[in-house]
Amino acid sequence: MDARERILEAAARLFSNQGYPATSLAQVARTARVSKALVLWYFESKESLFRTALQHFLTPYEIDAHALLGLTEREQIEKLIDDYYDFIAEHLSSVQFVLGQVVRQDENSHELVTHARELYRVYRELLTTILERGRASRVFAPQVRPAEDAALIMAALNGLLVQQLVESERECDPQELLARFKSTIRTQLCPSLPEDVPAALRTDTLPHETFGQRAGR
Amino acid sequence: MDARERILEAAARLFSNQGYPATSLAQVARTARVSKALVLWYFESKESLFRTALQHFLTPYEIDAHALLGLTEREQIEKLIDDYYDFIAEHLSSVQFVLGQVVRQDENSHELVTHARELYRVYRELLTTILERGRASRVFAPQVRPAEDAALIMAALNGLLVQQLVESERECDPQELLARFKSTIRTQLCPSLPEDVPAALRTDTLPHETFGQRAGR
DNA sequence: GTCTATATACAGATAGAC
DNA sequence: GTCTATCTGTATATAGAC
Repeated sequence: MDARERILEAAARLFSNQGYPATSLAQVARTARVSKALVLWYFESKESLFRTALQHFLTPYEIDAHALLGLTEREQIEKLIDDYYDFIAEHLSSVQFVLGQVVRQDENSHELVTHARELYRVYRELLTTILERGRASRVFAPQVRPAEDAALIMAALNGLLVQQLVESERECDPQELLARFKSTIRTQLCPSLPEDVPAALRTDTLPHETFGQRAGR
Repeated sequence: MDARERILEAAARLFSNQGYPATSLAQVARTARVSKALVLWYFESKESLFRTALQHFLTPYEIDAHALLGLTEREQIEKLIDDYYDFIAEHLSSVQFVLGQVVRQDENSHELVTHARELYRVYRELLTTILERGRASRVFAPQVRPAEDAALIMAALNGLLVQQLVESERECDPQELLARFKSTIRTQLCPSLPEDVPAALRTDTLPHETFGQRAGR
């Protein structure tokens, strides 16, 4: 790995752990095992180094909407939830950084914050659309309110993320919470489905599809 | 307001908006309309100023558990949710700051982060207890899982907070989302209650109490 | 208590040798 | 390309006048 690459990697890690103002070029240089001058030979300023390093984070933030084709609305919702969770688990430290920037509304990372917000919006609108379609085709209950419920699902996912970042002692297994969440959503969206309750209690109209195993991922 | 007070207030605002490293004593002094030296006359160092200023944030972070006495479990849950939301609305900028510190796990605010985490834990355990009692007394459905559902409620609340902080263009009214959330919880906890669905569909056992109006706060 | 003046350290950035 | 040496600004912190 050449010097430029090492600098970029060190910068990404340090900026993400400590934030922009708390990270000095000297520290980046030391971490990358080069001189300060070399850092500024490759990148014209601290800020441009920051921006360039952030591209490392932003690149993987994309949604693969095509993978949803051929799934039922309920499966689509669950897939989106799982994808969101997987993405977070895989990029935890950079997600933590981005969230920090978003919460702080750091001026230095305006691009980053805008990008994150945009992605969030797209994700939510995708959820809304699916909820609308599911309700229209009677897969989901008529009480479903697409816009609000999509926002609530996103909120819960983000909340689970924050919880995961915050809780030092793993009091709850996040995987288990996610399963519980999906189960809750399922009951909420499709109240006609038997949950852990005797099926005899319910007599609603049947959904127009059958469901297989509920085993996790 | 005397100089010390002005310094403290300026410090609280600036630290909370810009973070610790990006805020200089000169800026604090300018904002408080005093000299740099005076700041360090009252506070022995930048870090001690930071810590002292943070007490302003931490003070109001308390839970009034006594106010829950005499309410039904369902009302207790809703009251806790409303209180949480009200608190956030009232202290939005400091909550934003604390959340930023928590997410970043800033070393400078270890006390702060610990306090916030502790408060969060207490809040969640309170919810868990109420859910347990409600389930035991058959006010809540037997499917309720106290620990997990308490965590999910907290997650959703925190997610709504993040959403509120993040969304520049108010696409959804947070008040409306909260109402929808409470309504969702209600259906989830007490599936025997008629929601927007014809009561004829349900035949479960009745809760041991009656419910009055559903009007908001 | 509040100030001006100053010490000291370190930041980001440049010059120029190799 | 990579370095050492250095410039310049600004940060925290101190000294001491009033």
